[in-house]
Amino acid sequence: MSEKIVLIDGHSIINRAFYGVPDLTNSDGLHTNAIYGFLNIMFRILDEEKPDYLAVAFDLKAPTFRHQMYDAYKGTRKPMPEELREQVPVLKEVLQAMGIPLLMKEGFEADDLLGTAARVSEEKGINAVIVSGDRDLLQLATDNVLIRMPKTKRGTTEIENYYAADVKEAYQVNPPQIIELKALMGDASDNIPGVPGIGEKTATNLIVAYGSIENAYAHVEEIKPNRAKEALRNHYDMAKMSKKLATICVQAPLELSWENAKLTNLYTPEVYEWFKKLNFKKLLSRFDLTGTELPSVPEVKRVTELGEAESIFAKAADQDRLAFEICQSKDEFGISLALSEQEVYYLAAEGFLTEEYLTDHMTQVVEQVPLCAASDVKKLLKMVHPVHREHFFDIEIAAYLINPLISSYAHEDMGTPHAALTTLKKLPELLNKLDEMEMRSLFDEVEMPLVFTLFDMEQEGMRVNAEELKAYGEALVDKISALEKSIHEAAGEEFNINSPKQLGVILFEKLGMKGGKKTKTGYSTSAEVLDKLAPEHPIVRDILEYRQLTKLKSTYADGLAGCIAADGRIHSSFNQTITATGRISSTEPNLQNIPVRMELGRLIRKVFIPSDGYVFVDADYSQIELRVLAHMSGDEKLIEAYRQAEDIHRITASQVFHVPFDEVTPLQRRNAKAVNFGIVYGISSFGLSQDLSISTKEAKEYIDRYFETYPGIKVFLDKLVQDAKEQGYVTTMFGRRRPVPELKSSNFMQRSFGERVAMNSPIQGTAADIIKIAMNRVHDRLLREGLESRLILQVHDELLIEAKLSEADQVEQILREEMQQAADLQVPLEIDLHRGNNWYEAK
DNA sequence: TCAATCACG
DNA sequence: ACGTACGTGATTGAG
Repeated sequence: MSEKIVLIDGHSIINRAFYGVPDLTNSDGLHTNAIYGFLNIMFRILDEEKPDYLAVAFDLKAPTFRHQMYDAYKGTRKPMPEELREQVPVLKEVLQAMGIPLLMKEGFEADDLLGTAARVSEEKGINAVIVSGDRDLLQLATDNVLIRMPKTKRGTTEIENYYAADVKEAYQVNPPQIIELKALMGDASDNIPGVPGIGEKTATNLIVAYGSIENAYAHVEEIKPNRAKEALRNHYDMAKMSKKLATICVQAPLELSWENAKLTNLYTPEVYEWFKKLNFKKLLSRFDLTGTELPSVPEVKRVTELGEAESIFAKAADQDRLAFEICQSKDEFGISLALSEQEVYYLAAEGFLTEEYLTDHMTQVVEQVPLCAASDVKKLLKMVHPVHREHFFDIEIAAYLINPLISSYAHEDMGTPHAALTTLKKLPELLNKLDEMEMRSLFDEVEMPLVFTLFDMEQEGMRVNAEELKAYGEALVDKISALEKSIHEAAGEEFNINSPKQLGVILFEKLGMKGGKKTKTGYSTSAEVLDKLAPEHPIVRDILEYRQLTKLKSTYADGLAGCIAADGRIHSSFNQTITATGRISSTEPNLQNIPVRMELGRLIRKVFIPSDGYVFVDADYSQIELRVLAHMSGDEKLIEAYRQAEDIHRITASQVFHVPFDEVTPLQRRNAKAVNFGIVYGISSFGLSQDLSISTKEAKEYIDRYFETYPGIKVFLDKLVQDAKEQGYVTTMFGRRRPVPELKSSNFMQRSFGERVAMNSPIQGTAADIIKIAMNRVHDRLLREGLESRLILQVHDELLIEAKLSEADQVEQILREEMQQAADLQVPLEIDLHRGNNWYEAK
C-alpha cells in the first residue's frame, strides 16, 4: 500500500471553524472557537485517513501576485474579524508544537502550496488528501489526489470527498476544467470577477460543449444563447484574467521536507500545556487515549503502612508550605500530599491506616504548617478541622478572584494520587497574581474567612416543617388538575401544557391568537406575551395560573421536600466561585429564590421554621446597590438625597420631575424607581422602555433628566466604561475584578453588553463584598460572644439568623452593628430588621 | 445537552 | 442598523 499525505488549507479551515463553532473564550479572554474547530476537523481527518505525512498551508500576510492582480483591478479583500485574527498566530504555534510543518511562501497563496505539494507527492507515488472548504481546490483532484471539504450541516460536520471522478459527476467537467468554469462564472468569495452575465448554468454548458474558454472563443459565432455570445465577445480580457486568477500554481518553489512532515507524536508535553492554557478539556483527553508520555512527573510514593505514614506526617509538619487533597470515591479513601514538587505521597486508607487516622493527623499537620494549599477547602472541612484556619489556602478561590469568568476551577488531576502535586505547582503563580492584582487582602480577609462562615452555615442548615410542606404541595394538586381540565376543554384537545412548543401551536395556530414568532425555535409563550393575550381568551389566564402552580409544586413543594436531610433540615450549598460579580450562589436546593413577590408563593416560607426555643431574625440592606452607587460616584445630590430622605424613589422622582416631595404621584415614583434600577443594571433606553412600556424616546428623556439631576452619576458610569475599555476589566471598592472581554468584540450587541456589565459589576460586586464582610463579622461575633444563635442563610442583601430566644435582642444588635459598619460609605447603610416564628413572618 | 420558562436579589 | 436591561438555579420538554 502506498504512503499518504494530508495537506490542510489552514486559512480555509480556520475560517470555517470560526463561523461553525460557537464563541469560546479561555481564561485569559482569548477567543478559541476557531482553533478548537480546526483541531477537531484535523483530528477527525487524521483518525479517518491515518496518513504518514501531514502539513498545513497558510497564506502570508503580504499580498500574493494573484491578489495583487486583482487588487489593482478592484478594491481589496474583506477584513478578517478581530476575534478570528487573534486566533491565527496561536493556531500556528500549536501546530508547530505538534511538529507539523507550516507551508508558507512569500508571493504564493496557500492554494498554490497545496497544489504544488499534491503534485510533488503524486510524482513520488504518495497519495495526497487535501482538506479545504474552498471549491477552487477541486481542480487539483486526480485518481491519487483526494479533496475533502468539511460542511456544517445541522450542527454536525459532514465531509464531502472528491476524486477526479467525483468532480466529474458533480460538475460534469474534469478537475482542470473547474478553472474554466470559475473563470466564466466568477467567484465573489475568491475575488474572481468572471464574465458578467454568465452564471453557473451557462458556464457549465459552454465548458461541456467546448472544453475550454479558448475553444469557446474559437467557436464564438455558433454559441447558442445570444446573451452568452455577447457576454463572451465583450469581456474577453476579463475571461483571460479570471482564468489566470482561478488557476492554482502547481510549480511553486516549495521545499517540502518529508522528514519534517512525517507524522510522529502530536501529543507533546508542549501541546499538553497549550491545550490546558486554551481550556481544551475534551482534546486533553486524547493524551490519555494515545498513551503518550505526559510532562514528566515525579514518582508518587504510595503509603499504606502506619509507621511510614507517621514519619511522613512528622516531616510534613516541619514544612513551611505544602499541598494536600482528599481523594474519595466509592471504595477508596486517601490523601494526596505534596511536600515539594519532588516529594509526593499518596496515603491510602488500608488496614491499620484508617480514614480517622489520616484525617486526624492531617488536621495536626495543618495546625503547624503556615501555608496549606488545597482545592475546595469548604469540602475538606468536613474531615479536617484545625484551630488555625488561616493556614488554609484555597487554590480554586484564588483562581476565581484572578478570573471569575471560568466555569470550573477543579484541575484535571483531582482525585488522582498526584492531585496535591498539581495544587502545589499552581500555588506560587496564584500568590504572585493575587499580589500583582492587589487582591491579596480581599482573599485573606474576606474570601478565605468566608469559606468557614459558609461551611458553618451549610452544616447548620434550616429546619423545615415536612408535614406542612407536604400539605402545601397536596393543596396544589387539586387546583392544578382542575386548571388542566379547563385548559384542555378550552383548547378542544389534550396536550402537554408544559411544552412551550405544543402550547404555541394551540394558542397561535388552533385558536388563532396573534403573537407571531419570538424565539429561535418558534412562538414565545412567556408570561410577558401571555399577559398581553389574556383579554383575548379565558384560556390564557388559566395557563398563567397553571404555570404558577406547577412551578410552586415541582420546584418548591416537591423540590424542597426532596432536600430534607435526616436531621429534618435543609443543607443548601453556598458556592463561592460561581458568579461573575462576586455574589455567592446557592444550590441543592437554591434557597436564594424562594417565592416572596406573590402571596401564594410567599406562603411557602411558613414551612421554614427555627428550632424549638429559637426565633428567626432577618435583616436586609435597604437599597444597598443604589447606596453603593451614590458613594462610588460621589454625586453630591444623590448623597444628600440619601442623607435626608427615607423614600429614595420618591425623592428621586421629586428631583428628576421638579415637583415638591409631597406632590410626587404614584406614577412618577414608579418611573423614578424603574430608572434607579436601570442605572444599576447599566442603563439603556430600550431596556427602560420595555420595563415601563413606553417608547424608547420617552425612556431616553427620563434618562437624560436623571443624568441632568445627578451629573456625578453620568461622569462615574462613563468613566467605568472608559476604564474598562482601556484596562480590560472593572473593579469593586474592595479590589475584586471582573474582566470584560465583550468590550473588544466587533459585534455591536456584544459590545453594548460589555458596557452594561462595566457599569453594573462594580456596583453589584461592591454590594456583594460588603455583605460578605458583614457575614464574617456576624459569624465571628456570634461565636466569640459565646452565643448559640447561628447565621443560616444569605440572600444577596439579606441575612437570616436562627436566634436563641434569650439572645434575640443581642443578635439584633450584632446584625445592626456589623451590617451597617461593614463598609464606610458617604451615605448611611440602613437595614430593616424583623423577627418571626417562620421565614414568612420574619421577612 | 440545550432552550424556554420563571423563581429570587 | 444592530436588538438589550444586571446577577443567579431548577424544572421541563425535546433533540
